[in-house]
Amino acid sequence: MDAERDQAERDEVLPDLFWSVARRLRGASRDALAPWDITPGSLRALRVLSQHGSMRLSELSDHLQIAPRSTTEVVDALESRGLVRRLPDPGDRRATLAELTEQGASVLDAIRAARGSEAERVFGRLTEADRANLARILAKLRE
Amino acid sequence: MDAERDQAERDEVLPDLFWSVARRLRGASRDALAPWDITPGSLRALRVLSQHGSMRLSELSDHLQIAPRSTTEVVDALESRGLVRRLPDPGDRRATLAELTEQGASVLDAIRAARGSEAERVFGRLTEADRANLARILAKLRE
DNA sequence: CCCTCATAGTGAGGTAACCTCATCAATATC
DNA sequence: GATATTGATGAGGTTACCTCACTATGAGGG
Repeated sequence: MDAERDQAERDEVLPDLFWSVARRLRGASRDALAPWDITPGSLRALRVLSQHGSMRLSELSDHLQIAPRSTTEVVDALESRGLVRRLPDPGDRRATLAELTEQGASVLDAIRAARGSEAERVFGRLTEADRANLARILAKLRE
Repeated sequence: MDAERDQAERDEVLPDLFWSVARRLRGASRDALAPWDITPGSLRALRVLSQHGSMRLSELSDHLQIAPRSTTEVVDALESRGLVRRLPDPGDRRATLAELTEQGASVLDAIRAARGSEAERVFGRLTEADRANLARILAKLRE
């Protein structure tokens, strides 16, 4: 049955393609991030804080989908670079808020610019129509 | 300028979408792999060996794009599970060949079956046309 | 009120999957 | 045949996570 074989191959080809592109994208992203010495994980934290404003570490954990203990480390790293600061939560003395500093915001902007052009370099070889198509299909896959 | 903002947003949206789908795919893959206690890295090694036949560890490093020293560890893990065996290279006594065992081949087949259906679960919600489109676009991105 | 239980953050210590550097045997080069 | 190179691996490091235990605080029931 060649149909069965084709089916099996198609099932493997799409993920393979996908991971191939993912690897390339990760490489490009790493290059773009290198000048700031920021890890992808930290960048995600910066972005969440920028998008949703200050929040408790536990809330940040939820957004980043990592264990609370790991969020402590991410925030430690960002705080030591002056990109984020910790504040006591006024409504709950157990809790700590993480807040983007002005420097954090401006570094994030700079990264966004560099990263935008990096993404453009990768996705830029697509036609406008293909980009729209890709976005639509990926959105469907994300559910 | 809204056009500029749109551009900046589009540049961020595509990678975001992409990573979102990547995370979901990785999760599905991890689930599919769990019964065999095989890591994604080891699976890649099995697949390379299955596809290209026995080869030197150094050659396997090239395929996996990891350092030679790390390949030693991957092969150690697979060998201890009986999925791969080491053989002396007949043409060069420094070198060691890694070869898929019969058990390795059959485990790989079983994983392929489970994983195919996992991929199907993720990509299966797309129409045939979208799948073809996605494959085409990803291939372009991979260059 | 106080007592119990839950929750927020973090110290201590662990793991997986990579890495580099040094080493040793075998081979290639001159 | 001396020297450089190559293939694999031991030793030990790094990164980004994890779990578990602990402390301080808060919330709800009797």
